[in-house]
Amino acid sequence: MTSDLTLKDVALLAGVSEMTASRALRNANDVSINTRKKVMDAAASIGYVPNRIAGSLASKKVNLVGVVIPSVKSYVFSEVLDGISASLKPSKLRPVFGLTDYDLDTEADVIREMLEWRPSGLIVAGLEHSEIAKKILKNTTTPLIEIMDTDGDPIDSCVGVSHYSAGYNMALAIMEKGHRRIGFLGTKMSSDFRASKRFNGFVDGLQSNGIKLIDQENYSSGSSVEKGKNFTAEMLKRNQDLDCIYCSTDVIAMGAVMHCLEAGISIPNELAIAGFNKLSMASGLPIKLATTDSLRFEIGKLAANMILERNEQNITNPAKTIELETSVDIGTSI
Amino acid sequence: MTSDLTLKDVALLAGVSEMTASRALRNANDVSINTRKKVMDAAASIGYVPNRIAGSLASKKVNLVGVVIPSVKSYVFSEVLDGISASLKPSKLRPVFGLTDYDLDTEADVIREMLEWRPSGLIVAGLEHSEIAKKILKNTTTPLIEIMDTDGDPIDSCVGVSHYSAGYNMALAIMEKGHRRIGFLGTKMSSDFRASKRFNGFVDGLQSNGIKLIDQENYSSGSSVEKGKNFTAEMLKRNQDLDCIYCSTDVIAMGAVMHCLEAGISIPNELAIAGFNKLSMASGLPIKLATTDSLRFEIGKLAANMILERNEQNITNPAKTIELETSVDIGTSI
DNA sequence: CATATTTCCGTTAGCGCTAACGGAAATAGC
DNA sequence: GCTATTTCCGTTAGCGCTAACGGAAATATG
Repeated sequence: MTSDLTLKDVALLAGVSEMTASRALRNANDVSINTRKKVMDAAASIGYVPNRIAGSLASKKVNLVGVVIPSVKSYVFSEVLDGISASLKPSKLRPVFGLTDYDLDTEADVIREMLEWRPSGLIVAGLEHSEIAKKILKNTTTPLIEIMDTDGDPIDSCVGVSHYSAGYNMALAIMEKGHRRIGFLGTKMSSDFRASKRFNGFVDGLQSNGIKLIDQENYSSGSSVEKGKNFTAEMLKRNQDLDCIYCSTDVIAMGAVMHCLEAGISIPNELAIAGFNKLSMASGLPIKLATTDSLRFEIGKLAANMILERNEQNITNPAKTIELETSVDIGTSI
Repeated sequence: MTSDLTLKDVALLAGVSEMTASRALRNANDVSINTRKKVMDAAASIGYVPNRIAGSLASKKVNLVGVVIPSVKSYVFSEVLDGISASLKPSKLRPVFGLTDYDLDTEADVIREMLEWRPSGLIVAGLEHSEIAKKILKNTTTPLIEIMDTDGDPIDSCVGVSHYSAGYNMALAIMEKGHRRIGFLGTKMSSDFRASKRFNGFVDGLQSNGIKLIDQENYSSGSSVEKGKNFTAEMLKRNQDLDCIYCSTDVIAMGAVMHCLEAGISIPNELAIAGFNKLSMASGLPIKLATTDSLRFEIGKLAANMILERNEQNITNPAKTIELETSVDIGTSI
C-alpha cells in the first residue's frame, strides 16, 4: 500500500472526527468552511492519499468503466478509447482497459476480472463471445455496451455500425466505377468477426450484380502495411487482369497502394484499391484512398455516454441499440 | 454493483463457513478436495462473482499496475502497453491505463487517482512532471518506474533510451552519408520532451562537425503523415538546396517520403529523410526509412518485470535505471 | 422571548472480504 | 497403546472508509 496514512491521521491532526474529515475531503455537505480548510491543510501537510478501495467498499460505488478490446496496436481501438476518455473526462467515471488479443477465452477471463471490480459499466468490443462470457454478461446487472458492430444480437445495449452493409456498399461503389475483376485481401476470418462480416457483405454486394470474386487471400495474425504490399504483389502475379482489390482494412490498402507506387501501377486506372476504417495515417497518400469511416471515436463517445446516462438516472434505462450509418468515401483510388 | 451475491450465499449453499468458502475459491491451502468442489459448484451454480474491492481491502493487496501515458493514438505507446501486458500476463498483476494528453497537470491528476487505488506498482512515461506530481511520487512507497527516457533524474527506477544520444547519433550517420544542408521537422517542443531531447542531440551532433541546421519547422499538436507531407513541401520551397530532413518521428518522415514520391524527388539522392521510432507501418514504404528503434515493446516488458520483481521479493529492491542502447538503422533513405 | 429551522459534527454500524489464530479430527510415528 | 504431527475448518477481528442517524449549537421566525 502506498502510505500508511489513513483518515484517522488526518482527523487527529485536524482535531475532528474521521467522519468530518471524510466529508471535508470529499467536498460533501455539512462541513463549515473553517473545518474544511483545517482538514484540507492537515491532509496536504502529511501528504494523505485517500484509499479508494476502502471508500468504494463503504459507498458501494466504484466509478470505473471497464473497457474490453482486442488490442491497442491495430490503430483502430485507440480512437475508441479516445472517444471513451473524452466522454468520461468531465464525469467521475474513469476507464479501465483490458486486452483480449482477439481470443474469446482471454476475453471471458478479462470480462470476469473486470466484473470483480464492480464497475459502473462495461464496454466490450464486438457481439461475439464465448458461451461462458455470454453467461456472465447476461447474469450481471452492470450496464453493458457492446460496441463496433450491430450485425448480431446484443446482450444489453449496443453502439456500432453494420460491417455487412459497409462491405455491401463498397461493392456497389466499386462496381459503379466500372470495376469487374475484383479480389479481396484480409485476415483469416476466424478471429476477426467484423472483417468477416464486411467480406460477406462485399460478396453479396458483388453478387447483386452477378459478379464473383476472382481471388482472395487471407493472411494470419495481424495486419501491416508490408503484408498488404507483399500480398498485393502476389495476387497481381496470379491474376494479371485484376482491376480492383478490396482490403479488409486501410493498413492493408496502404500496402497495396505502396506496391502500386513501386511497381508503377496507376491507381485507379490499372488497379483500384479500397480499404476500411478511414485511418488518419492513410490521408498522406498520393491518392485519396476509398474507404468507409468506421466512426470509432464517435462509437466510443456514445458508448461512454450511455454508461453515464445509466449511472445518472435512477430509473433503469432500457437496453438500446444505436446503429450509426456509414457511407462510402469514394476518394480517388477506385 | 454487479450482483447481490456474497460469499455468505456461497458458504450457506455449500454448507461451510465463509472463511472456508473464501479459501476454496482462492485456491488457498487448508481445504480438502471434497469441500473445495462443493464450494466451487455452489459458486458456479448461483453465478457468484467475487468482490475484489472487499478482497483487496481485507488482504491489502490490489494486484493492479497503474500505467500513465500521454496518448494511445500516437502509434508509440500502444507497443509499450503491449510489452507491459505481455510481462504481466502470467502474473496476478493487471495493467490499468491512464491518459494524460501530454498535459502535466492532467498527468498529476491521473497519478493521484491511480495511487488512490493502492496499486502494486506505477509506470509513468517520461521524466518530466509537474511539481505536484513529483511531490506525490516522491512520497509514495509504491514502486515507480519512469519509462521511455533516461536523460534526466529518475525519482525511483527507470527504463528507457537516451533520446539525446539517438538524435546525436542520427546526426553523425546523416553527415557520414555526405549530407550537409539539413532541416528539422517536428512538434512544438514544449509538450514533447523526448522529441526536444532528440532535437538537442541532433543539433549538437551536427555541431560536432561544424554544421548548423538550415531550417526548422515546429508544428503544434499531434503528428500525422499528412502534416509531414505538407511541411516537407513547404520547407523544400523555402530551401531549394536542402539535402536532408530529420523528422521527430517516423509518422512525419512517412509524410516526407510521400511528398517525394508525389513530387518525383529521388530519395536519398535529392533528399535524404530520417525518422525516429522504427514504426512497423513504415516498413511498407518503397524505401527503407532511416530511423532509430525506440525499443518500445522491450521497455514495456522490462518495466513490468521490475514491478514484478519488487512484488515478489520481500527485500525492498533498490531503485535501478536501465538505459537501453539504441542504434541508427541506416535504411536506404539517407 | 420561545419555538422552529438550519448548520454542523460525532457515533454507530457496517461494506464483503481475509489474516491470524486456535482447535478438533485424522493421520503418523514408535 | 499414547504422543506428535498434519489436515482441515471455524471464530474473531479487523482492512479504511462512508451511510444513516441523532443531537448539540447556531440561526431564523413571529
